[in-house]
Amino acid sequence: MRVFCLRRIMFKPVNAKVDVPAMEDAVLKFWKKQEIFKKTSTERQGKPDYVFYEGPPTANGRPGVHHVLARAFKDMFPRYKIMRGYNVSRRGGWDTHGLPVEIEVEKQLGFKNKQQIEEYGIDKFNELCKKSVFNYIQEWEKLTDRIAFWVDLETAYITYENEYIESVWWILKSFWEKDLLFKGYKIVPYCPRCGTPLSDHEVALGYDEAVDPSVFVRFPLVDKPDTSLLVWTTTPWTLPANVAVAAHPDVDYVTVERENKEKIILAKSLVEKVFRDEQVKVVDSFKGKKLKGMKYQPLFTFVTLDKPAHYIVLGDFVTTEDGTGLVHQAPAFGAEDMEMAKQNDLPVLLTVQPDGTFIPEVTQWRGIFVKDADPQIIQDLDARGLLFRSEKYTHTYPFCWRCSTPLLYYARESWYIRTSAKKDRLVSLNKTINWVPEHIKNGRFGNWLENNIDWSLSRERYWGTPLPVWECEGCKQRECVGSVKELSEKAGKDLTELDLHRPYVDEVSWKCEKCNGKMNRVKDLIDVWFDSGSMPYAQWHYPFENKEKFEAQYPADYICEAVDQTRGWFYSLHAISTLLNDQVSFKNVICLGHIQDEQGRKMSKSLGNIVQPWDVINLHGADALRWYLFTATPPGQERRFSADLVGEVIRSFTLTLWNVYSFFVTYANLDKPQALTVTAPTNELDRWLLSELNVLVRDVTKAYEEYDVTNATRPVEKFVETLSTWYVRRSRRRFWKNDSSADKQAAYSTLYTALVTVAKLIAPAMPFMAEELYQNLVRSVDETAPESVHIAEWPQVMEEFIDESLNKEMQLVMKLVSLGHSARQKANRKVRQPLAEAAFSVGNPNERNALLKNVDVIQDELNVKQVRLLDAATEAVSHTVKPLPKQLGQKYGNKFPALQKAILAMNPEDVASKLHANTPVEVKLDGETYHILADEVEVKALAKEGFAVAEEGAYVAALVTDLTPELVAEGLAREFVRRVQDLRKTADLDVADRIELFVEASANLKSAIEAHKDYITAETLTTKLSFANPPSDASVVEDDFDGEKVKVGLVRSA
RNA sequence: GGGCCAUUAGCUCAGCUGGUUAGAGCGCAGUCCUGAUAAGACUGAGGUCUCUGGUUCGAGUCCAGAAUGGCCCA
Repeated sequence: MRVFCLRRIMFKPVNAKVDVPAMEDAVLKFWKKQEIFKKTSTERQGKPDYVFYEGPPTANGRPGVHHVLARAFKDMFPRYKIMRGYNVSRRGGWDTHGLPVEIEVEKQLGFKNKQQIEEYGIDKFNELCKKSVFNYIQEWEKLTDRIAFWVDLETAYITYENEYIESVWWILKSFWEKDLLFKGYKIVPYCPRCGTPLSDHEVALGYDEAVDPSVFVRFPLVDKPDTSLLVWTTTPWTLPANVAVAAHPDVDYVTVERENKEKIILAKSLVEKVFRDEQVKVVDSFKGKKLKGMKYQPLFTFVTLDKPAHYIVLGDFVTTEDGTGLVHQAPAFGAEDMEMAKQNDLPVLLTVQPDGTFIPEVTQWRGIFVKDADPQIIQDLDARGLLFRSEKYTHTYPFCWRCSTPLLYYARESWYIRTSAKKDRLVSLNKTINWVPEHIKNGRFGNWLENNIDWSLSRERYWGTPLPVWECEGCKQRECVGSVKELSEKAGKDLTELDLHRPYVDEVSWKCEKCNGKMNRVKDLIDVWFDSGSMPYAQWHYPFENKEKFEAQYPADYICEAVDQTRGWFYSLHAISTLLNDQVSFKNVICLGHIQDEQGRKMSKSLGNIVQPWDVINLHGADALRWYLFTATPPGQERRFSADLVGEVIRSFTLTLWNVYSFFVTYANLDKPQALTVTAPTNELDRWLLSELNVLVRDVTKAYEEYDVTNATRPVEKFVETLSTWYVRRSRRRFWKNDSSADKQAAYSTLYTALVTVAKLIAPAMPFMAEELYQNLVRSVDETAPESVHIAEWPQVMEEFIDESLNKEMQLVMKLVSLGHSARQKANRKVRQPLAEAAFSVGNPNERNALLKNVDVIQDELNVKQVRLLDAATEAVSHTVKPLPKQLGQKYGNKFPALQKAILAMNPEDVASKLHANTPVEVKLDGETYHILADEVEVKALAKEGFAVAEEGAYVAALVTDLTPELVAEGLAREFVRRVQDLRKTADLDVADRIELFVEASANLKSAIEAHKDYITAETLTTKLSFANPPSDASVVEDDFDGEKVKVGLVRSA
């Protein structure tokens, strides 16, 4: 602890009332003027690095509360680590590419399809995209600044810059070289009229009710032509592309025989649903596994096969909700089907052309739109005896949001990253990451990795990083380009200045090495997630520049985003890092839940329930908002949010802390204590507070180390509460004493230490308040201290101050005092009236000792003359005993109920007296003897008649409420003091002013005042008390209480 | 349809490896205290711990199933 002795300590006066937003604005100005943010890194040059990655947002929309949430959590740990002495670089970043940006511009231009973009000009279109991504950047900067998210936006990386793109290309090239980048088929929702695939959100726009055929079809087995598989589908047009039938390995299937001896295979649980009233005989029963590989006769043979097909495959996705438990597989028209085809090496039959009509090879229905062909296909199957049943089926189906054409799920050529090849590494590296909350690791994220499928990389769009693959028109030879230099060499000209976006990059071509044909870039862009996942490399233009910087800043110690990033940024970072470096790219991650409105509904424009961050900040300030987000809900959970909930933070925490702070400053400025250093506290209360304080430092530090935000903040709240309601209240008189005793000095030092330590502990969470306290409490008395709390050193735990048993003791005292108050309340005895005694019963011998140690505190708090134990030794009280299930149950297991019964059957007085003396009690049960110990049974004393009693659990407080004339007189004296103090206040006297009193009082009161004159004059700083008429300039009050009358006049002493 | 999460007082949340009497704050009502005074203390009302089964001497806590809500994916 710092030692500094001062001749004269003087703090900036603190108003008990605080204007939080104004205070925060002043702190913001201070930070800016002194360039504190910059200093957090200059002050830590050469210290070990702590690495934070900023997940880049897009600035083409306004920032909302959910962004404040993420930014508050992002900010917290870098601040903490700086105080721990680390060097933390916090570079901002902006995500700038992608479909949402394009859609905004399309809206602006009134475009409805891609063709309009091409006609308008890709160059002009992309120029607009580039502009629009920073539409709201000022909003973002303003908010980021105001909530004190310290991130460097001046040097922020931007994903559309050439350097960034070049790094991304370099990554793609290295994947290319490792054969991790390839072209394959992807099933996409596709509009055959517009001739374009639709993005997920476009698909979501167009769901509607549709009536489709529902047909059950026979697939006769090759080896047993009298037996058929029964298959259900709502898309008969996909049947010509059928290559397999899928069954679930663990589902029960049966062969049933119909009256006409026909045999049919289907899932057991669906027999009744399919055959309805028809009686069928089950002739065989088996698991789906047994069907594996069984061959059936193809329904159609339009297309020649290049691989074996038409047999049963096994898949977990098969359900028995609808249909027959046997699922027709057409890989070209379903994502699951395509996945099965990959796993089983089945052929992919593309029987449909991009315009949605059948290919010429499907001779029977060539050129017909597939949906229109459905009835004809059904008819054909019926004619050939393959149709079991045909009905109509109503369900929701996606339509094109532009032209209402039913969408087809359709195989398109697409580029992939072969992540599935590194699945094991993705999984095992993930196990080394610290996820908060933990369940994400093996749950949402872990499962996603376990079921890893290749990363579909390409997008047929305009505004994004172009896929750097060139293809020969002639021989289809392909090359991947990994840098601008390489591109220049191939093209034979300097392309350093080339904008790496479309359309410019599309214009670069060269001659094929193999056939001399023209090499053109494939038209695809890449998934924007690949952009953001590349940021560890691309933000430094690695490996073209900044090699050392990259190495020092990889991997990240900490990242933080909302839970929707599991398959977004979290995945793209992890996948790229694993494939490229076989290493994690982040070690700790906090995964935040989403924000909901006060009713637990999600915030959306259509519901009109969006809370604007500025509304909250202007009202309550950024600290309260941040603190609310940290303390209210565990980070991973979705959280309800409203301005009112944030306001509660001000009332319950901010103001409490501020009160203690202003109390301290007010009295310290009056008293000018000599030193504020804590060495070896002797006062019990100081020892206790410092013990609790160091426990707090220990626990909060541990929580920060574990990225446990809740436990890094909530305990501080609890501590400040106790600091205020117990330490300050109990110590008030120590600060108020006139002398300057060592005890008073100790009180100042202790409270000062607590406040300064709390300021540091809350600095990462409540940066403004922390700074305000620190500047006044520390900087104003010690100019050599670090300039800002955010560069100050994190508090050290001083184990020697921690005394857990003292903490427990004090907790017990608080509990007993609270019970005592409760008893007073029941007996209707106000605290100002002294009572003769309070007696207590506690649970065990340790607590008995603790009580005896603290009688003076309890006496004072409860205003009683004597405190003691309720004890058979001193009076006739009775006892009850309660065998404790936790102790006895754990020790004796299923013997507990019998033991409990046996103990309760014994004479409680015998049991009590033995246990009070710490002697074990013998219990005989089933021929065995058990020795029951004092801490295994709760002994409770019951007060005799004439006490006012309050109890809770093992604890009993009993007050003697009879009043003697002496007690009554003392009570009256205290009532009198109260009147004088109120009068001092109404007369607007300073707390240290001396006064003269002129009193008229009724007889009883007068004699009480005379009897307690010393007490009264000392308490009220009275130099002269006379029973006389007050002078005309005196402040005067008249009052009646407890049947007495009084008139008091007060003047300030000369 | 699948995966993950949540469900405890009017509201926001605690409740450790199971221990019988489920806590806190806010809000509400009442009482009190006060040289922190637009603070503070105490008391009270308010709970079938979402439901149904199971394991156990004992379940808010563990297991299985269901319901509701949320997120992600199909």
